[in-house]
Amino acid sequence: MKSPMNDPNDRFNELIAALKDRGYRMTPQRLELVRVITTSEGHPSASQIYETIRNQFPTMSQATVYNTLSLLKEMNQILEIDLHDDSHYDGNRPEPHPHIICIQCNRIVDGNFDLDGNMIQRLEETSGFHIIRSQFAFYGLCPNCRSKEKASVND
Amino acid sequence: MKSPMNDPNDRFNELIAALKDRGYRMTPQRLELVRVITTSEGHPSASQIYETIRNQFPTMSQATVYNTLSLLKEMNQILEIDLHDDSHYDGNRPEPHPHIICIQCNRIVDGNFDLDGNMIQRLEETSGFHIIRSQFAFYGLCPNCRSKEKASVND
DNA sequence: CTAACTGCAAAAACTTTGCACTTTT
DNA sequence: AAAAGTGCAAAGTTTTTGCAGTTAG
Repeated sequence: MKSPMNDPNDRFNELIAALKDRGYRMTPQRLELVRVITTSEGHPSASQIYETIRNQFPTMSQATVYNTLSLLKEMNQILEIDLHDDSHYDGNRPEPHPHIICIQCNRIVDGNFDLDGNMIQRLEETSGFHIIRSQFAFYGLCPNCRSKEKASVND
Repeated sequence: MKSPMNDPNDRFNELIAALKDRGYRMTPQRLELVRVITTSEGHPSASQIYETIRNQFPTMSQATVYNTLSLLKEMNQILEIDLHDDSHYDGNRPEPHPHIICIQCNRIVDGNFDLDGNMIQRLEETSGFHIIRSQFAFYGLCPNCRSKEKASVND
């Protein structure tokens, strides 16, 4: 079992290396986005990333955020968490793992998972699909919102 | 193992019963939406549902589609499949099961899954969340798009 | 009859796009 | 210097909202 929290610096360097490796340019905005997405404990959305970077780079544009995010997504270096209102991104653990999402406050936390290694292969065999990436989401109430719910018993 | 294809009529009646049970009115539009969503083999999106119903009810509005969909979603009778561009809905099997989604043509098929019954409980314990519903998505290439990809080897 | 639901259209929210300017390499 | 990337704003999509009119119970 690997250590539960990987060093953000490792992730950061990995992503930078991967980008360079593919011949992409290292612009300050890109570096900053990679930093944000590899160091944020949570799972920021595109607009959250945008707002965060604007602190350092007031001229940062949404287009650049989406551009770079698409790049990393294609490179399978970040996980996109599709939410109906806005997608969030996980840059820390590219390997499949579940996300637990609060339907009340939208908080997202990582879960742990014993993914049966044969399962994907079985799904590929029965479906004929070639599976590239997976996404596991569990929706519910976070501890915080649970206690609020309990407090007001008007359901 | 249960039969692979449940009777659409059962699903339909279940949903109608559930709606009545909660005191909701049975409008023709609602009936039709329930019919569409329980009988469609695939996993229609809100706009596909809208267009389909417009054949029978030319005055059907998007608002009604989204209204009823929200209702059923809250009642945990349909599964929402969050896609970044538009969500699709699965009205046939409210219980957790994986969806396999083609990243090329957006086709969605159901997968089968041996869900470890204890997994959710374990996730609840470690996260403190109360988990209400889950969503498993596998992204890849469907058989159709795979062969197209093979045909043109310009990658 | 009345509260709930529908339908229309406008608004809101998120994402994508085009093009001129700037910057990495 | 040249190709790649940025930034601005506009356009495109999907979803939500308000309110008057309609209808199921």
